[in-house]
Amino acid sequence: MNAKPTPAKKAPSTRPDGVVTLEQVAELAGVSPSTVSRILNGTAAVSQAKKDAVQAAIQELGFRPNPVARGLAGGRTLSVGVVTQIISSPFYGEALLGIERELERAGYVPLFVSGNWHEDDEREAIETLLSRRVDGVIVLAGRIADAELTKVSDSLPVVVVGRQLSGPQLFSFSFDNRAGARLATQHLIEQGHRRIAFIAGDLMHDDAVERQNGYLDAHAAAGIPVDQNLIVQSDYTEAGGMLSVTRLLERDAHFTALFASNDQMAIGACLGLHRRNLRVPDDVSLVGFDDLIMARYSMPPLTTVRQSVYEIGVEAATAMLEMLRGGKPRAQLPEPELVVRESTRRMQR
Amino acid sequence: MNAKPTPAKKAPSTRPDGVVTLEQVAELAGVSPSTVSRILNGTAAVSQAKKDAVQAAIQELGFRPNPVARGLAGGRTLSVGVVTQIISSPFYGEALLGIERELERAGYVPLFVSGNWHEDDEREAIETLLSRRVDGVIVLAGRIADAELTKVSDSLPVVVVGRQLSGPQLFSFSFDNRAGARLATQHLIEQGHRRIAFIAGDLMHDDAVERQNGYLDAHAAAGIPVDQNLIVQSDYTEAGGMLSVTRLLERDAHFTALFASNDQMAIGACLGLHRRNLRVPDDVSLVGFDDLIMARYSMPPLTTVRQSVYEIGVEAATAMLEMLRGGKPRAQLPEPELVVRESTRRMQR
DNA sequence: TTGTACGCGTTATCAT
DNA sequence: ATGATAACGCGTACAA
Repeated sequence: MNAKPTPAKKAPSTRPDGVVTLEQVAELAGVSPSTVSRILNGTAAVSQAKKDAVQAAIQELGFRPNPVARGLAGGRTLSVGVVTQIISSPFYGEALLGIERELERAGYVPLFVSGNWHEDDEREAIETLLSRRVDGVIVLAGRIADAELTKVSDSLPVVVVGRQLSGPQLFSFSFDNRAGARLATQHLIEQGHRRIAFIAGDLMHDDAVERQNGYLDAHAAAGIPVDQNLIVQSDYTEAGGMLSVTRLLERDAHFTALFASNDQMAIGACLGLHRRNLRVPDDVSLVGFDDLIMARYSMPPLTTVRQSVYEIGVEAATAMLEMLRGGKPRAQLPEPELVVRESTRRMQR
Repeated sequence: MNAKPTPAKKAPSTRPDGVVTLEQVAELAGVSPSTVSRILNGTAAVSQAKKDAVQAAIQELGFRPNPVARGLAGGRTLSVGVVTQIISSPFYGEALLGIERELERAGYVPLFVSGNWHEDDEREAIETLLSRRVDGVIVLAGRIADAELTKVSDSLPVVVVGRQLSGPQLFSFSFDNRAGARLATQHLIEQGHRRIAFIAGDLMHDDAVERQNGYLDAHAAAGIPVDQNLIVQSDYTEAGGMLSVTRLLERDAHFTALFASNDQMAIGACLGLHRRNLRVPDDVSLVGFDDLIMARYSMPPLTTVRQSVYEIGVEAATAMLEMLRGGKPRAQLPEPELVVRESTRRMQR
């Protein structure tokens, strides 16, 4: 596909295909290729005269450096891998957007691969990224063992969102899920609710555990005993939320409020309640978590805990760029915040 | 970053870093690098004995070919670029998932870049992809001129979703938006509705135009005149749908049904109606388009036109793979289908 | 400050 | 069928 039929010795002045190489730029500018490279990368000081000549040549030829060649030669691909769980999820979607936007500003490109909530897939995803020689890896939650991530960080900067890990090339940060869940639960308690059902996420994940802890915290602080019958575990999906309502009702666990630990489950739960002729918020107050766009447009608009997923994506990317630059990243995440909409109301008696 | 301090002449038996190269595999298997390459790519016939030896060596060393080097040498990167509009959109999210899954099966990796509904961004996105030497480009809708896409297809296979284009290396297919919209409108007409409002998408895009045409078609077929006052143009977002309701109401355009040309706008419209104390479906029947997951969980569950966005993604990827293989792709898209849920009802009088 | 020469890991061409 | 060898486009240690 390459290697032209006629192995011309030396004459890259113009090529049959439209590809413009650094070498051509050098030739046109009357300098050596290395000089062009230096100017491109700011690797060393170059006289202004040559700088101008090269810039002019680049313009004239419309030269664009080839990242593939750069990757081979320099060991950098200007790409960072992102391990997400399901690219189609509204939650991850927003995070990915933040990552993409932020990376772009620095000339980096994200490589998204899905872990599908499956440890093996995740491992495979990371393998793919490594073999693609990404310059760094951002991991969003996930099932893979901490130790494995740490090991990956031996050879690459790694940013992990939603865990507590650290190392020379490993940076992680979490949203304060516990505080957020506490906020949500407190709100319901303040509204007079005493029997508050809780739909947990997959407790394999820290954030799900933390949200549950926040729920428990608030009860403890208010001196309200927790009825285990009011807690069901689910999977952060709409279908899961809906199913959870059924399970709760089958248990005959009476409740006047429901805290679903993410918006998707809350939406699903809302439909589930509706099917049983329970109205939100008249019969049951409902709170979600995440403040996805859907929360604003659900019926009724959902009270939820605001966590700017987009912002989290931006922060992750920023941290990665900082590590790539050789610096120490720090994450500045906004505090959790309760957004009161119309799915909750003071308990009627 | 590379070029070791000691430019050892020839001894790649083991390297300081964990990187395993094709050369090492060759050495261990007692064959030449070319032979290993041939086995990897099936480029030429190789004796079974050597095949086995090489496979064994690959296993033992845990060798993974370097796509970057492959890209430089072979001109293929085993990656295909995908121009999407907003990666975070629930609509595009599903399509991307389909693309990813399908490409993965063939060892390809998608490179997602956002066009942000902006012609310049889109052009830039394509530039990025080209410079990254992707093997092909999939374009989802978008603003960029047909001519530009055609030009891109001179050097690369291109698959375009949502337009009618063709060329030697250019393949496009569309969902039958017009038929789908006709279906939706017919449904409302059959329910006795005569004043059906319509929220169009951005008419810069074919699919939006087609959906509007379907709406008009159905009216024509039923001999119902169309009141231009019942049509507003919007932007496929929830916020846009909500705003459209306001505009419709301000016009004093009385209507008993509303067809929003995508689910997101329908959801927004639903909230907008609610704000004005109009109930769905009691006061206004509502139909969406796309059948995103949110349609199933909205309140009330939304009647909509099913178009499997995931499936579209899969089809696009399949077509791309076929072109990459040198074949002629064909798209087999399912017919539009109306999914009747609970947001529509026979008009009461 | 600048140029030369080599290497990055693989594929493809040309002999054998 | 198999092995040398030369690219692919760029970065960089080294020499100048």
